[in-house]
Amino acid sequence: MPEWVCGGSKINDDAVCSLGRLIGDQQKAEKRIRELSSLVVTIEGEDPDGTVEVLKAVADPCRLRIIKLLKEGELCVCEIMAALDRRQSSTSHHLSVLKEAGLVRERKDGKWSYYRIADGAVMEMLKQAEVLKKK
Amino acid sequence: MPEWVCGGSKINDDAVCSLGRLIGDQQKAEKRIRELSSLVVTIEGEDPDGTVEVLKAVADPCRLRIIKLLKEGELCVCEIMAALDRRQSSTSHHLSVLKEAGLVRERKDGKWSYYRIADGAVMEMLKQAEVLKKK
DNA sequence: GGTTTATATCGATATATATTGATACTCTAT
DNA sequence: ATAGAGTATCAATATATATCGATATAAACC
Repeated sequence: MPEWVCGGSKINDDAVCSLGRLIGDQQKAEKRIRELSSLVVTIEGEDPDGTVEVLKAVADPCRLRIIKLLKEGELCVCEIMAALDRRQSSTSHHLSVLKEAGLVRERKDGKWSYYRIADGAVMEMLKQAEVLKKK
Repeated sequence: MPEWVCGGSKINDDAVCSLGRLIGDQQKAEKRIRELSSLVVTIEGEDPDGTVEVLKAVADPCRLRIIKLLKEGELCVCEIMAALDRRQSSTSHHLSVLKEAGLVRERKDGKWSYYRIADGAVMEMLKQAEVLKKK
């Protein structure tokens, strides 16, 4: 028979209950969940959504290709557009996402805009992603 | 007056034309675009979409939090669910995305499933993303 | 000035993906 | 076997985002 009543409405309560059965001790289960919750508080303090913005920026087929193109050096919008065979508005949109996320920098020269990779960490990040790719 | 006719329908042709005006030499512009196109061919050979899958897996608020939780060590689904206050089906979905992408590994023990980070490269990748975060 | 050109932005649509509730699967214990 | 529990999967919906065409902005040239 069930040792402890689990009538809570919150998701947490269900989990405490499950964990109680797993560990065989509800007290310890509650303590464990409290620890995890405070760990989440710590994580929240580290601005995870800022990190998500950076990751989302490269986590797109088109934008990843742009970054890989820029490895060679600065390119103007029309070059990127041609290389990827994407329309101008689409290319421009992707570049602005990358710029917003701080992955690339823009340099204006007259009518032309040139883009380049903002920081070495960008390629380092990709290197790690590629390590994970095929495992 | 325009030195070269640009009536092509492909995106590439427009770009060659623009670039020709920028460089002041259409021949060189065509060569440049050809070089970039072959660079793209090289990039395609590197399985960029595999890399995108890895990046997409972490580029989500919920999944990033899961990874950060797992930094402490192995957790079972009910613990993750409680910590993030997400429903079971949602939590399970995110874990399967992370597993598919090779970022976490699963260990089954009876009814329980435990997840852990698959490779040190995961945290290294995040570290680089965090470097880029606030610039 | 007006025109052309390079890029950015906008509104509409299409596509992808997160979430939810329900159901299925699987293990354990009775 | 049957029931209960932990997890996975499914179908429907909601939300986010990529793409497209059109337009706006801004610079260069006549």
